Amino acid sequence: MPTEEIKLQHILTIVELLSKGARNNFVEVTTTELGKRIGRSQQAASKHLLELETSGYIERVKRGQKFAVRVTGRGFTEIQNLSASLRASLESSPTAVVFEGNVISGMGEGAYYMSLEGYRLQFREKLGYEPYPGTLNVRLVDQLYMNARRELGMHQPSAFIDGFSDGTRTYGWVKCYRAKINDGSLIESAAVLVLERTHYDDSMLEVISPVSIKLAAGIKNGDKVKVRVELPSA
Amino acid sequence: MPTEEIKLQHILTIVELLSKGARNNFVEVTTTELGKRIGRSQQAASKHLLELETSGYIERVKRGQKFAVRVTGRGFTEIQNLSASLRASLESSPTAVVFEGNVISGMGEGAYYMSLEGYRLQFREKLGYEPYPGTLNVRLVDQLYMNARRELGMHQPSAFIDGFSDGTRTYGWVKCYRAKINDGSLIESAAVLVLERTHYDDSMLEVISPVSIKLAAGIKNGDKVKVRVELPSA
DNA sequence: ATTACTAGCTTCCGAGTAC
DNA sequence: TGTACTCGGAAGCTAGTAA
Repeated sequence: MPTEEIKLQHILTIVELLSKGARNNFVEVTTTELGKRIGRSQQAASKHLLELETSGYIERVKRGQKFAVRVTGRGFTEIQNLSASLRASLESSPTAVVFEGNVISGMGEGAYYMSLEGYRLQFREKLGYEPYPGTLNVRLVDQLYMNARRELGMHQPSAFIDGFSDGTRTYGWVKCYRAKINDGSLIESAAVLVLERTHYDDSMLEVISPVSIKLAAGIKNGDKVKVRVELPSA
Repeated sequence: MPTEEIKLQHILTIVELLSKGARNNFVEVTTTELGKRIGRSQQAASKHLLELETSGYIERVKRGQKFAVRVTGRGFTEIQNLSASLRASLESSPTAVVFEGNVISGMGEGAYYMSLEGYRLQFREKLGYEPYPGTLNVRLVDQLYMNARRELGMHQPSAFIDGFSDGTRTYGWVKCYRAKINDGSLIESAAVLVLERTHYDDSMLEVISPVSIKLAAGIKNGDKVKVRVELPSA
């Protein structure tokens, strides 16, 4: 009984066989069709089957001109193991992303928009509070954080604030992500904002909270802060 | 944004990165260590990272001499898809294995053993009945079924009959698998036996039932029968 | 219609090494 | 220490084709 590891290239082939029900019963398969399904040539499929057979991952029995194929227990276990390790790695994903940056004096712009009634009412309803008028602006200190910042909006937000129109102009949506400032002990219910139409680039993080973060956490402009954004789902 | 498919060889690399937590945050990784973990050389790991980066599956930021690496949403999705298709193929496994063969006249041997008290009492307790004295012997008609027969004992049996000793000699265990004869309408509670010490080869199937299968199903020697063995778990 | 051999091309990998 | 280049060999694939 050969003991060699299964080859990566063979995975798709076994998966295809299993999908055809070739686990406990023999199933007739042609190499042409198999090749098509795995995106390879007929010859490649033929080679796969040969190698899988000599390695003990499948069994074949000649049926006329074709073959009937069955995945052995060994082959099945191999795919199970691989599947398990994929799942494990997917589920080991951390549920938070951490940023570091320096507090800078906000231009007051973000604060102005967030205080509009169209936003304020939604904040109250969806976050449970009206933000302190004055967002905390954090300038990220490393390219690394800016890259992470860029993909932040891809994640499921903890609250989604709809855009609206006041008759004169329209205002974009806002995604809110629950966040902790520094060790999280001084500020409750902070949230990082991702705006549909932002006036900043990826190097900036805007944080809101029911109270003034600077006062409550004793932070002043130029101080370095950690912002830990919690991601609800993967 | 490149649209090429992910390469099979890169899967292990991404999985390793994910296991290191490189989903939402950047993680420092050296190519030497990465190579070791995926069973490849440092150079191979380096190439993987380069290719994964240009394909948009990961992001890297130089941190001194090393790199900090993060798996992008694109890379994550790719592994998710693969994982999903693996799972799907594993779960699509049929729950029964079907045999075809001809009924032959039993030599009475199997029937004799099964009627021993050491077996009979266990059958009553674990199957709920005492088998009709006389097992149905089915000679499999195709290599295909014999191969499947060989691995039958690997599966979880619906009942396990312990071996025993009568002071003179010892008797081996018996694994029972719930089975249906032909369309299953005439025979209830049939079971296929896998014996620790069988006197047949893989071309024979021994079936028991509370009543005489031949009489109840109107089968005579030489008739072709289908035996469908139900597998409780995968 | 099948499977699978051969030849040739491409890709992948490891060793050596530059930086 | 690091990364990643070049180069030679191994492995994988395709096309053509035999059986």
